[in-house]
Amino acid sequence: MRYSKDHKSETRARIVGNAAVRLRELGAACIGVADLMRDSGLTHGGFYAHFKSREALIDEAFLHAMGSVGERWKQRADAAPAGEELAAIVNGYLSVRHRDDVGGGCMLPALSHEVARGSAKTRKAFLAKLEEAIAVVADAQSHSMDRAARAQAAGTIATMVGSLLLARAAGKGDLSSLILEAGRDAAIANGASSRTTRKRKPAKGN
Amino acid sequence: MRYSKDHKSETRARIVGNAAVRLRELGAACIGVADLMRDSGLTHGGFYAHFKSREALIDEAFLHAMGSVGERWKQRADAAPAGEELAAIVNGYLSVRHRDDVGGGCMLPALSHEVARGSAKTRKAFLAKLEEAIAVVADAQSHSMDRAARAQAAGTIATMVGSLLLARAAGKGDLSSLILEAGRDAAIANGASSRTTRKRKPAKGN
DNA sequence: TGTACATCAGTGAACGCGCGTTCACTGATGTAC
DNA sequence: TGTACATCAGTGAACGCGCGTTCACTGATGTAC
Repeated sequence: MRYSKDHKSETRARIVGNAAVRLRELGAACIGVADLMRDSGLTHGGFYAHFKSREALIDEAFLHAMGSVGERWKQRADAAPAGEELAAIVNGYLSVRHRDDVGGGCMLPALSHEVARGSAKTRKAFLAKLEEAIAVVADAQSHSMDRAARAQAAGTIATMVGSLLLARAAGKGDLSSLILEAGRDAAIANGASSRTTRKRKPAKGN
Repeated sequence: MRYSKDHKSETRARIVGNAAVRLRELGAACIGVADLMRDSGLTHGGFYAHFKSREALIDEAFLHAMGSVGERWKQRADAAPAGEELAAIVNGYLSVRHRDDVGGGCMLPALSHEVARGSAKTRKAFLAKLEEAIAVVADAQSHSMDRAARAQAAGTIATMVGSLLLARAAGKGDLSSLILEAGRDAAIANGASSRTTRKRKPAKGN
């Protein structure tokens, strides 16, 4: 054969990987077959030797883009000193580097809005990844998996995702930095707070 | 004249309003001239009597969609009993009703991701609206506007936005409810916390 | 009051471009003998 | 070892459809006289 044994599957993986980046950056509607193939170093005609249709590629790109939400966090937590697991996750997540890497970054701020109108398969996969992420954070912040611990983890993740999303939308100026900083504080504080103290006690004064 | 004095400007406003809904629901790339005009009760040809181009309409739809982030919150806060301002904002925001109304709901979860690659004008308008929203929340939770108060408000808003975004992506089941509930708790707790207690104290134990 | 004309929001056919998709072909390599 | 053929990832021209855009036209009303 002209090519190495798994040359074709490598090409296919490269196309899917590129599509996943574009998906996070621009959304599914902005993925064009010709553009994508050009970026992958090929011509558009070859696309259909790898995928049944553009739609099939998009589905696969979604699954690929959702790949490693919880994993990265788990690695960061495992590498952190005891008691610093959550801070390690949050500080890595709400960093300038991650803010500026939409295509290679977390799928949650990039795909959450779009996933709601994706295929059933996509939505199901998203749910599983989100549950996985919640489990990782619940473990990092309280070594527990009961409903309260999962809820607390969900709140922490929501703060992380919302902060990254807003920091990106705010550009790269002061406001963006303020949001990242505030998000780190809020997420870590939420994760550190005991569950009993977190009840409706609205702000007042100073 | 065949039509009332400001019939044309009303038609134009209707088109922009419909575009803003579609923008929040589906994103700019999914707005088609013909579809939009059909939804507005017109035929596609009339579009160019109102707008220079599709692009010009999109720009205007962005501005319109960003209209009232802080205002709604301010109204809710003003209507709430003293000390309950933040809770009123958060509970209204993280409700099932708002979760299920993407097209008519807050622009922050819907447009933040896309706004980063919009026109300079769009980005500038977004920044202004976000600052306005931060001001409203800072006032509701601490009657203050210094950097710390704004940062705290940014954290609260990030939690609200992230929770709504994830709750929508999670569908309408148990996980979605859990996220809404956790988001309400986390946002209100963040707004209620004194600034001095919110420093890096990662979770541990129980 | 009646008639002819101007106005103008909206219509719908038509155009051209881009994009998804198809398909006959290429050309480098492996295999048969 | 050399020659003919099979394989198959990738090429690039071509097709058709949809979408943004244009434009001549419609038809209801206001205005001039």
